[in-house]
Parts: sequence; structure tokens; C-alpha cells
Amino acid sequence: MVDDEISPNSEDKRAKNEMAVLQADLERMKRENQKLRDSLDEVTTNYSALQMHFMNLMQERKGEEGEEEQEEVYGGEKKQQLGESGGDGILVPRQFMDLGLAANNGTSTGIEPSSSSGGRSQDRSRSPNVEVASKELGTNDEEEKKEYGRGIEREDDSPSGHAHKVPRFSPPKDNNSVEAEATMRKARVSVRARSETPMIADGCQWRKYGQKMAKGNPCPRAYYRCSMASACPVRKQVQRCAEDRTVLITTYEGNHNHPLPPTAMAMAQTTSSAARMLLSGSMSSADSIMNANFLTGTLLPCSSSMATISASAPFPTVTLDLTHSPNPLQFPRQQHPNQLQIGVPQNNFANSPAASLLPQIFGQALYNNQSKFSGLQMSSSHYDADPSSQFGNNQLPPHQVVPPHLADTVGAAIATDPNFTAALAAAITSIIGGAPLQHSNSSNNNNSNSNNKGNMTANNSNNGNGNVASSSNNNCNNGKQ
DNA sequence: CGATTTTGACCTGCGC
DNA sequence: GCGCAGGTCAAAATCG
Repeated sequence: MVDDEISPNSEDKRAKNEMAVLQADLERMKRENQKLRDSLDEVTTNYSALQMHFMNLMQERKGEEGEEEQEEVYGGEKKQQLGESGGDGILVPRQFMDLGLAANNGTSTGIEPSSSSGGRSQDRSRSPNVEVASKELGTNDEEEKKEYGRGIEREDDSPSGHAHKVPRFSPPKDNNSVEAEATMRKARVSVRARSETPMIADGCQWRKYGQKMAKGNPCPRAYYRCSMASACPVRKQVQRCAEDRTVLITTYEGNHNHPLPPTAMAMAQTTSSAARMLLSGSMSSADSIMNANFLTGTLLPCSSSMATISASAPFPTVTLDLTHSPNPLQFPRQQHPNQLQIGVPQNNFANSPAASLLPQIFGQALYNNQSKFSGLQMSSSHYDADPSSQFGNNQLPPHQVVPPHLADTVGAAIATDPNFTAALAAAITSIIGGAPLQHSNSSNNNNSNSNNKGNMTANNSNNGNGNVASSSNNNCNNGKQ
């Protein structure tokens, strides 16, 4: 009887104990959860603060340099552009956008005939170099004709349709600008990334205009044209790697001549920066080596094969290879003490402002002074002990980092997001291309109107009915085409 | 019905 | 000069 009475009591006690333990666990978990939240909030907050601070610094610096440049080169014209771009709250991001979309000011003129004459005449009043820069980055009618030969010419000016008889790279009409254009025409940024989707979601709208079988690759290569604006010269090629079908090789070319949605800014940065890379002195081999070393040695120190620059013929190409590691951004935690690491506090990086800001930050920073970023490194999984010296002369405050317990998650989320590849490519190419271009018209704006038509065309056409037979070689070659 | 994709044909550049 | 390969065009087909 006693046992019968005691037994329930002891069970009750035990149950209570267990309950207490569970509650304690729960409490502990709640506290930890709260800690994590706090950490995340803190990271986010500090990231935003740092971001703003950095942008402000860049803006100030750019403002100074921009004024000097424009007085030197443009005779004050640039000041006006800066003023226009900086008239509202968008000023700060705008300035960063300018790095990649610098020339789009001219492009808008290309779209809007009413204003084109003014913009073009301005461009042509500049020094040859400036004109090259303008043409390269911009897309007025003439330059489009030169760059894209028959196609654009027919679209714009040649109803007869015989423009295709004009050589795509026709002999220079005058001086070196055409040469630069030709170079620009071939500037490419290639991104290799594992993706199940037919295309990287770069935020732009694309229209497929061709498909071919590339030599040595059973997968067809698809040709896309930006369809966000009728005369946008940006094109891209999408092809799966022959050796690894899960690898998607996307090659961008050209610069948008229309406003872009935030999610597309990254790609715009990429393509325009690639153009700049070429423009910036035709990119001597020494430069390319230097830049490549800089890129692979600092930005991506733990994966020298992740990013390569090829300035060799036929197309100078910046290739970003994100396929070598399941988590290419998951850099080792032990890194060079002076390396800049940027923590990314948001899982959904591709859709976050950071996705579009990152390339701009990188690019702008290098625009100002490449040497300051000699230790640059981007990391999604970063936490380091002493970030204080990272920005060199910029004296930026130590930035908050992703705590260790969040780092893996964040890094993995980013690395597995195909959208991120575009942003990362943009960052890299901004570094490569943005640095040497200090005196180009980086303050140009992107003012043209856009007519968004249709949807993102993610065509997965792989029927392989191109008219070129496969044979050997090629593909999976880091985008050198 | 307009926009987009498909696909054969064509053009250009390049190597031999 | 020829052939190959890459790139583009444009009519037809397809889609929404």
C-alpha cells in the first residue's frame, strides 16, 4: 500500500524533475535563441552602419576626385552630372552605381533621340581618351552600330536590312576610339557556377536570339540579348560545362543602357566593369597579371583558381569560377591579418541590398585606391579578431562580423544561391576593372527610360539543333571563347 | 496578337 | 583560298 502510494509520488517527482530539466533546457534554448537574434540584429545593424559609413567616405572621396577630374578633363561637365545624381536620397547608392554603369549616361542619350545630340556632342568634345571611355561604356547609336555591326545597325538605321554586309568589326573610321570599341565589344565576364536552373537569375530580362552547338560540348550554347530596353547592347551566353553538366557558364558582354532593377545591378556592374578593364589602358599583359594576382591572391586567397583573368585573344575575359568548392565563400577562418573581410549578415544575400552593394563597395573602393585593398578579402563566413586595420588609410571603424555560429549557415546560404554568383562576379570585376579607370567618366548616370517587357526568359532549350557540329576542345575552359 | 523561342542560313574571323 | 567555328539574323513556330 505504501509502495503504491510512494510509487506515484516518486514518479511524479521524477516527472517534475524531468519537466524542470526540460524547462531549464527550454529556457536555455530561448536565451541562446535570443542571443542569436541579438547577434544577428547587431550584425545587421552594424553592417548597415558600416555600409553607410563606407558609402559616405566613398562619396566624399569621389566627390573630390570627381571634381578634379572633371575640371581636368571635362571642364566642369562632370560636376553637373554629379550634382544631378546626387540630388536626392539615392545619391549614395547612385554614386556606387556609377562605377559600373558609368557610361550609361551616354547610353540614355542613345535611347532618347531628343537628348542624344547633346550627350554625344559632349562626348565628342572631350579628349580622345574620354571619348573612348564614353563610347565604350555608353551606347549611343553610332557606337552600337560599330560595336555590334550589322545587327544593331539594321535595327536602328537600316530598314533595308543590308547592314549585315557591314563587317562586324569594320575598319576604324577615326583614331583609336574604334579600336577601343572593338576591344570593348569583346570584353566579357564569365561566371561558372553550379546551378540546376537554366540561367542565373541576374535580375535582367533576356531574349534568346540564337543557339549553337559549341565545339566540344554536347550542350548547346544559348545567346541572349537584354530585352529590358530595345537597344540595350548587353548580351550573354549561357552554356553548361561539357565535363560537368551541373556547371553553368554564363558570359556577359556589354553595358546596359537603361535603368536596372536592384537585383540586376550586380550584373550591370559586372559587364561594365569588364569593359572598363579593357578600356583602362587596353590592359597590358602586365596589368592583367597584376590584376589577376591581386584578385586571386587577395580577394580569393584560398582558391587561386576561382577567379582568373584572361587578357589574351580573342576576348579578354574575367572568369569567376564558383564551382571548385561546395562553399566557395567559406574561406578559412585563419587568414591574413590585414585582409578585409566583409561579413554578410543575411542569408538571402542575393535579394538583399548587400548583394547589389557589394560589388559597388568593392569597385568604388578600388576606384579610389586599389592599394588600400591590397589585403582585400570577401568572406561570408567571416569572423576575425582584429578587423581594425583592414581598410588601411580609410580608417574605417572595425566592422561587426558574423558570429561563428552563424557563419556556416550564412556562408552556405550564399554559396548555394546561384543569384549570388552574379553579385560576386560584379564585385570581382569591379575590383579588376574599376581600379585603373580613375579618370574615365565615372560619374555618368543611367537616365534612360526602360520599357520592361515580358518575363525573364529562362529558356532551357537544349535540343542541340545548332548547325555546328561538335568536335573537340573548348568549353569548361573557364569561359575563354 | 504581340512577345518570345526555335532553327536553318548566313556572315565573319581565323588558322592552315 | 578553303574550311571551321563562333556569332547573328530572321522567318516560322510557339506561347501567354
